[in-house]
Amino acid sequence: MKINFWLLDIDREESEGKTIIRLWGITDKNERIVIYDKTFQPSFYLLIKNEWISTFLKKLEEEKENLKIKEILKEDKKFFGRKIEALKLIFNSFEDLIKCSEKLTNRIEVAECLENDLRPAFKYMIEKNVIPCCWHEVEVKEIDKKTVMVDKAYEAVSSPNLIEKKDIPNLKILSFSITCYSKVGFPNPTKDPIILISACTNFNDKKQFFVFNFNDKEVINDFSRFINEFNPDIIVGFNNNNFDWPYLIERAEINKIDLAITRNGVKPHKSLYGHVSIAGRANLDLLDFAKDIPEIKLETLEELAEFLKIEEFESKPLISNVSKYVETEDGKKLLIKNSLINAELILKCFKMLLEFFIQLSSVTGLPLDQVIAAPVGFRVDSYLIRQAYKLGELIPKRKEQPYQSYKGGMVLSPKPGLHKNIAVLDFASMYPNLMMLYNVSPDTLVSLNEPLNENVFPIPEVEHKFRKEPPGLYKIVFSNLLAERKKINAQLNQLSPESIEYKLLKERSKAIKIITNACYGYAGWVGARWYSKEVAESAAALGRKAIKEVINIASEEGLKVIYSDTDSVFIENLPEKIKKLQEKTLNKIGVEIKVDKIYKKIIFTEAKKKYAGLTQENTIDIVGMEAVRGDWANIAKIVQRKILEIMLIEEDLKKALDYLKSFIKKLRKEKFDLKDFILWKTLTKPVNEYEIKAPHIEAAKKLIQKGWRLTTGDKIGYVIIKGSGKLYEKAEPYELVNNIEDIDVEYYIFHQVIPAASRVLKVFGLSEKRLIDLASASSLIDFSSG
DNA sequence: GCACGCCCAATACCC
DNA sequence: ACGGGTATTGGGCGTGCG
Repeated sequence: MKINFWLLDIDREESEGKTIIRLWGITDKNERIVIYDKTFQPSFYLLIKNEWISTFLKKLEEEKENLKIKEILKEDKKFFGRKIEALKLIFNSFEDLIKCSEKLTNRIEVAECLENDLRPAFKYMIEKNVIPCCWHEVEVKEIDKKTVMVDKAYEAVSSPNLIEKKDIPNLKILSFSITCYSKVGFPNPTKDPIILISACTNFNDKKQFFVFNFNDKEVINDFSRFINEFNPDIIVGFNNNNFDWPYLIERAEINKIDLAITRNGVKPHKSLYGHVSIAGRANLDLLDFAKDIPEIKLETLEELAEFLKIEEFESKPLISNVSKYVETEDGKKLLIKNSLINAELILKCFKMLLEFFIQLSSVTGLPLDQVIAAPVGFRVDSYLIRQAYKLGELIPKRKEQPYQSYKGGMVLSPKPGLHKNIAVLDFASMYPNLMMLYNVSPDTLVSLNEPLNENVFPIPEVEHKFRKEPPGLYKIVFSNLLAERKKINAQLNQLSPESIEYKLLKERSKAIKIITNACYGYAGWVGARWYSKEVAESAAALGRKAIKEVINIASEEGLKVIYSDTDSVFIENLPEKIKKLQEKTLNKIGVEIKVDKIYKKIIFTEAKKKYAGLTQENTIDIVGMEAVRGDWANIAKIVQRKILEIMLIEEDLKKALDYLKSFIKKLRKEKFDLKDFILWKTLTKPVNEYEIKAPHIEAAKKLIQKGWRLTTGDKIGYVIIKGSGKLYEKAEPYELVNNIEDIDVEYYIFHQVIPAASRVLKVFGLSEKRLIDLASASSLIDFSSG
């Protein structure tokens, strides 16, 4: 029989010396299914050194049985664009493959083992062109599903075929959040129980499991039972990969509970990219997504909801100490309520992101749960592997290699001051376009000692050259990516923006853009399979040449350049001249430069990468300045924003100064909220590895002492409290501050508010020293009069 | 003894 | 665990001054 299914998850099992691929999906009849594909043959490639090439095959045939090789084939492949003959070794199981490749890797006849580093489920998808989050048709026969939590189980008769069906099945989604109890500090799963779990589903369930007698056995059991009853396709949480699941798993172990919530009836396990994998379902962590969004600074669920513009979500009070709340009935009620708000909010956020996640998965070819957890570099890796395979290329290995830096984009010093009517022009996808034009790719790179001729592109400034033909991997990949986006944009014009097709295509376009823009950085990343310093360096050099050319053309046209950064120029908004500049640029460079934005007014300081502009819609863009930085106190950001607003709209210096003065006065007099003073900094390594003393590190140490478990990537929120000595001695984690009176307001005035205000005001001739004098004087006046 | 300049580590941002 | 370019802060240290 034939069935159509949408691929949700894929993994493998080893059974009787054979690797069997398991495809977990949903059919067009809305059934949850698993398909076992026993037709997959694990394989890897051997490249033989030239001198052994004629004799090695025979030798290997003799050892075939011993090495558990099922079959040996000669194949014509390509490796970095060069035609090459490779031996394909085929096995029954992946285990056999690994053992054999380990034995052969160091043989003198062997130049290289390839593709033995690709995981079977992944290799299967590549070979069979099976794509996650897409529909496939497959010939199957039904088998006993045993205890597997699906509607039906099948064995594949032949391999699945991708079909042109674009919709998404009716997925069952479960969101959840756990609350743990600890008497002091951060909960520790070896001793502190889970007291509360909330779960919501897109079928309108709102379930809560709790006990306040600190025996969490029942809570975990009930939750686990509920998961299996509802049988979700997707489980989603916030920080569930690093908190909820590890905690649940450890508590389950301590309570001797079998946390059998995967579709094949075992417990979740840590997988690739450090995420928690739940076989047959997709376990997703919204924190992974939040970390990819630069606008999201603190990486909290609330911030994510705000970013997604989720309206009227109930805000909950800051609960820093659960133990206090369990003491009273009201406290318990509040905990229960908050927990549900969390689970609901997670579900709401997820519903807005589902289509994007699905497209990211199908574009990159990584399973849904993996793609969300995977760093950008591995998403690109996966995409390139698929494309390279289609071209008959062998997949290079990730190699340990030394890091080499190279020269990047060009940044011009801005002309400080307030400018009016300024246009911002930038190249559309500069690096991808230049790399396509000059066929910049690892497989087209010409070696240094080869002479320059008409068949190669020389790259300015750097010594590299690239063959004009045939198109290299990056050129092919970029052409495909740009072509597909173009096609999508055309399709979008034909669709109603309210339709699901529109939403899906829009999100696909976004996913493609992300991959396109990541490729240049990927090429310069030592961890990349297709790493090439020469490629990245050449792209950067071409970029510098292109933008320099634009600047030249601007001066030819008599357009004053105010500022430029990498692929953009800020110039006077003179439409006729700009049009000319665009034409000349396209002619000379071959890449289009577009008017991205027009500012009615724009303020530049002396510094690069910092400015604030008044848009035509009368909104204010702030770039790089303190007001958009996560590591400045709210009070400083508020003041800077307001002063920018006054100077951009009214250009009233006196008003700005008066505002500053009154704000400082208010700061000294009134009670502000603790959160307005918090300074946030990220730990970039474990606390004990820091060799220096710094405020956020000292604050982190205090938290650790109180039982917090802090790791790399955690955000430390601290405030500066009154006292003497070094700043780091006055840094206190905000969680440990009980009295707002302890805040050292004077520090904030002189080290936060004034510097932030001064950044703007000094452009208008007000020195920081004057502001400091002003604040000091007003302090004296207030002191003497009050 | 300390103000000052200088260098460095650390961090966050821009494109 | 995608790149380089850049600004900025606070710690630490040496220097020169009084």
